[in-house]
Amino acid sequence: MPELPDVAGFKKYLDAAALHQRIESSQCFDERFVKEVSRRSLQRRLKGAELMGSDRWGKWLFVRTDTPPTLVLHFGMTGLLDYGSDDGDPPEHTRLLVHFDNGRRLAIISRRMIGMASLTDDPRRWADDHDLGPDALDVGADEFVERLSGRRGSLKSALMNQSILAGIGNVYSDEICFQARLHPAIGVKALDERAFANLHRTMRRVLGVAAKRGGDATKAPRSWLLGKRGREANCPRCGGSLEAATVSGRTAWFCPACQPKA
DNA sequence: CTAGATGTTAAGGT
DNA sequence: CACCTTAACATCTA
Repeated sequence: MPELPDVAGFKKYLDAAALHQRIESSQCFDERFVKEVSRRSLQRRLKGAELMGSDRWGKWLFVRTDTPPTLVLHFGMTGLLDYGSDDGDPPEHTRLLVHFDNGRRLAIISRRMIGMASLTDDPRRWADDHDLGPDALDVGADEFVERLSGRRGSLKSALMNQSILAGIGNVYSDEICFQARLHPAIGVKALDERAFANLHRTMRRVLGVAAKRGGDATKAPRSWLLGKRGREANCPRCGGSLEAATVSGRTAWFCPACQPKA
């Protein structure tokens, strides 16, 4: 479930752990995981490169090197990073293993095969080619309204649309709707200027707070919906029962009392 | 054993 | 054409 806040956590982890390490070699254990370039060319082009830092864009992580290809990572639904001593077997479901010249290694792990690694010389162009909208934590109020208004679909599906805004998935779209007190299935058309302003403010706050915690749901404030999705839980605001609805093919959790449809 | 979960994308629909 | 929705993908858990 890595969404923007989780990937922010991966960035922090990677920058703290592996910055300025030089790549001795890399191994790809599953050819399906590397996209757009061959495994061999990925390995060849990473060899000898030094990690110069990383940039997050939506749910994507761009790992810059000095040589200069940038490693592009997506964590799908089950991806994570593990940096550690390079002895013994890598963690289970490691798809890409990067060996550094200091005796440590970075494992890019993904249980299910949704997620990928790629290479680019131009991250900005890469994002453009892949139709990525502006990062949801970066986007200003005016651009936010500009990109959302006129859409025909539901609020939740617009928030999750990566070409409108990059970074929001199922869980955080529910959280943003909950805290903005908007029903996830209302049409974007129904929102007026005030509703957009409130929504933008709420989105920035939710993602900002969550990103600071690196997406750790166990550390989310108790007033949040996060982690309460499911049968047993009640609304943290009014105590009423939560409801689930299918909105554009995903399960939305919400409080029918706090998030009226009209 | 089957259903459901997650994010992206291709395919189908308006 | 622009936009929206659905189904498929892989694989593990309930």
